[in-house]
Amino acid sequence: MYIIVSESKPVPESVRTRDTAERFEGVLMVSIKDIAQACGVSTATVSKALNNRNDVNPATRERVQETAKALGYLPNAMARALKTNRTYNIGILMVDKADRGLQHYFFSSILDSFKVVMERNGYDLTFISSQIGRQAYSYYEHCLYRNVDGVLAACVDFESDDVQSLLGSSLPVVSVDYIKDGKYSVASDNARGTEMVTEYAIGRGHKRIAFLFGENSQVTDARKNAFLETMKAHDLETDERLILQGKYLHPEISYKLTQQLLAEPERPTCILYPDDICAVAGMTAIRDAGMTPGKEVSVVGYDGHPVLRMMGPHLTTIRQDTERIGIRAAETMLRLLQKQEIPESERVSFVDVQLLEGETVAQL
Amino acid sequence: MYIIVSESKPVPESVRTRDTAERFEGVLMVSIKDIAQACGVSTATVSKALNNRNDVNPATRERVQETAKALGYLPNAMARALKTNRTYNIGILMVDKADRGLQHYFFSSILDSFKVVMERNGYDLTFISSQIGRQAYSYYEHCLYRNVDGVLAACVDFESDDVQSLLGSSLPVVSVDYIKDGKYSVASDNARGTEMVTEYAIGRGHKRIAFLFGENSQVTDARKNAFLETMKAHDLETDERLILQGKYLHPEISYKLTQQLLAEPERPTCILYPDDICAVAGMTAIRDAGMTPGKEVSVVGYDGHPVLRMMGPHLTTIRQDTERIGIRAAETMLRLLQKQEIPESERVSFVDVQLLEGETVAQL
DNA sequence: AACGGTAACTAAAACGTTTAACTATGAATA
DNA sequence: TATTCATAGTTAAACGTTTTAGTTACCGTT
Repeated sequence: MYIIVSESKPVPESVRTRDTAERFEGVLMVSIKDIAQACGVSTATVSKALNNRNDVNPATRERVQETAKALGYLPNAMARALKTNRTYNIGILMVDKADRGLQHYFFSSILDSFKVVMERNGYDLTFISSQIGRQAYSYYEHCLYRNVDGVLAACVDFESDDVQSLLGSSLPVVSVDYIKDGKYSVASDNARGTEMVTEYAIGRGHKRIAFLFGENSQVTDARKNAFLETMKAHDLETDERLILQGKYLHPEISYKLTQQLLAEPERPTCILYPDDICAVAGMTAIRDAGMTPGKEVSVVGYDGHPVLRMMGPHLTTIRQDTERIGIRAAETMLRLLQKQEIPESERVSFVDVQLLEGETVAQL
Repeated sequence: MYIIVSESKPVPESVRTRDTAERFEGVLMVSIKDIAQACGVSTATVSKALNNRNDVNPATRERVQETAKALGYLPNAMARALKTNRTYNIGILMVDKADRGLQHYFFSSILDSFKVVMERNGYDLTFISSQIGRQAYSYYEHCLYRNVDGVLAACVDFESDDVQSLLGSSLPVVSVDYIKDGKYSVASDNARGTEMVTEYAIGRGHKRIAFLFGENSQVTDARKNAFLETMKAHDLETDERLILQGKYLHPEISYKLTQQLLAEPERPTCILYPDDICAVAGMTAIRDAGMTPGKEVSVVGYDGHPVLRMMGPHLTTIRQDTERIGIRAAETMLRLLQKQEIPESERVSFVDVQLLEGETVAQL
C-alpha cells in the first residue's frame, strides 16, 4: 500500500525536478516520476516499492517510501483506476421519487453504517445519478462511466426498467429490502417482524386489528402476507375494510386513514401502522377524536425511530436493525469485490428485528 | 457534451475492431478509438465532435455522434479526469464524532437538496473519508487523491486541524453553519431565529426563560449571544442557573437538564431547547414531573423537524430552511467552480428561518 | 569455463482521453 | 497570380499509473 503522509506540506522547490501541472492554484502534485528521479531509480521500481511488491530490494523499498513521504506524495486515483480498472469506489443508489431518500431515517442510517465499514476497507462512496454531465443516462451507464467497483441499491424504485437493468448487469450489486433471483441482498425480516407484532397484539386480547400498509413493494407484500397468515393461524377473521393502503412516512394520509378506521361501525381495537411516523400521526387522529391511544384504540408502529425513544407515551413498535443491515450489506459487498464464492444460501441475508414494547397497546 | 444513449446495448461483434479490455465480465467498453475507426476519422476529431467543438464539420460531428450512440459509447470518467484535472465530483465532508452525521435530519436534508442541484449541473457527490486505501490520511489529502473539484463541509468538527487544513487550502470549499474569513459559507440565521423565538416567548409574558444550548460551535455561540442580547434588550435579567449546556440531538441529557431546571427553587416558565428532539425529551420530563408542557412550563424547540408536524401538542419551534441551505450551498459551489468572482459581501449567505407557532408556549 | 538461476532493476507499452501544433484544401482577397 | 485566411482535419504528446517482458549482474553448480 502507500505511504502515510501525516501532514501535507508544500513540496520544497529544491526537490522539484520537473514541471508538474498544478492541480489547484499553488498545489503542485508530486508524482511517481519525482520520486524516481529523487531516488535515482525507474518509475517501475517506485511503483513496485510503493505497492510492496516483492521484486524490489528492501533497502530500495525503504528509500522510496521515505522519499515519497518526504515529498508529500499522494497517489493519483484517476491514473490508477484508468490502468487497473479498479476505482475503490462504490456507487450508492438511493433515490426516492421525491428526492428525499436520504431523509428517511431507515435508509440514511443503513448508509451510515455501510459507509463506515466500506471506508475502513479502503472504499469510497459515490452517489449514482441518472445523468452524465447534463445529459440523461441510465443508472447502469452512470456506473460504467464512473467505473464503480460495485453498487448498493436501497430506497429506490426496484421495479423500474432502469434499476432492473442495473440489477441484471454483471456489476456487483447488493440490494437492501429487495430480493431478486441470483442476486445479493440484505433484508430486514419483515415477515417475522409483522408476525411478532401481530401475535403480541393478539396476545393482549385484540381480535379486531387494522392493518395499514405502504406502497406496493416486496416489503409491503411480506408484511401484509405475514399479517394475514398470523391472523389466520390464530383463527381470527380479517375484515378487509380494516386493511388499507397508505404511504410510508406520510403522516397526513395516515391521519386520514385513521379517521376512516375510527368511523367504522365496528371500529378496530388496534391499528398496525407501516412506520413510526404514520403511527404518531395516527395517535394524533385518535386524540383528536377524543380518545386515548393505548386505551380505546391501540397503536403499533414500525422502525424503532430513535426520535420516539423519549416521547410519551412510548410507542410499541418493531425496531429494524439498520446498523446491522448496513454492516451486512458491506460484508456482502466486500465478499463480492474479492470475488469470493458466496453460497446460494447466503445470497439473501435476513436481519433480525426486535419488538419494542411501549405503552400503546392495551391489555384487553 | 456527450451523446445520449437511451439504452445500453451489447456492442455488436461486427463493429468491434480491436480488443478492448472487459471492464466487467462480458462488458466490453467502446472507446473513442472504436468510433474513430468506424467513422474513418482520427480520435482527435471524434473527441472534438463529441465535445461539440467548432473545428469539426457539422456533417462529421453528426456522423460521429450517431456512431457513438449506435455503439453504446460511454465516456471514461477516469481518462478524462486524468487529462483535464476535472472530475465533476464534489467531496462531501459530513462526519460527526459518532459516525452518525447522515442521520441528523438537518444535515441529511441539506445534503439531499445540495445533491439534486449539483447533479442537475453534471456533478456527482463522493464522501470524503480520512483514509486512502487502508491507511490514515487527512481529509485534504483524500480530496487531492480523489481529485474532487470542490468540497461541501457540514456537520463536522470544524475546529480540528484536519478540517482547518482543508478550509485553508486552495480547494473550493463551501461550509455550512461555519464562517471563516475569506472562505465561503451558507449559514442558517441562528441569531435571528433565536431572537425571534425569545421575543415570542417574552411577548407571551414570559420573563424567567431557560436556555439550553448544545456543544461549543459557532452555531451555539450565535444562538447564545442572541438569546442574551434579546433578553437584555427587553430589560430582562438572565439567571445563569437557567443557562445550561446540553448536547444537540441528545434526548437523555435534555431530559436530565429539564429535571434539573424544574427542581430550581424559582423554576423557569419557559425553556428554549437546542433542537426539537431535545424539546420532545424535555416535554416528557415535564409530564413525568406531573405538569403539562405548554401550561405550567412552556417549551420551544429548534429545527422544525417534520416528524413533529403531526404530533400533538404541536411544538413551537424555529424551522430551519434546510432545502434552501442546500440549494444556496450548491449555487455558491457552482459559482466557485466556474471561477466566478464572488463579491466579499456574498461570501457568507444567511438563510432565513421561520417561527412555527404551536401550542407549547403558554400566554401568561 | 560454461551454464542456469535468481534477485533487482529497467524500458516501454498501455489504459482512454484531450489538446497544442501542424497540415492540407480551397475560397477570398489583393 | 500570389497571398492570406478559414475550415476541417491529423499527428503526437501528455496526464500518472501499472505491468509485461526483458536485461543485467551476480552467485552457485556442474
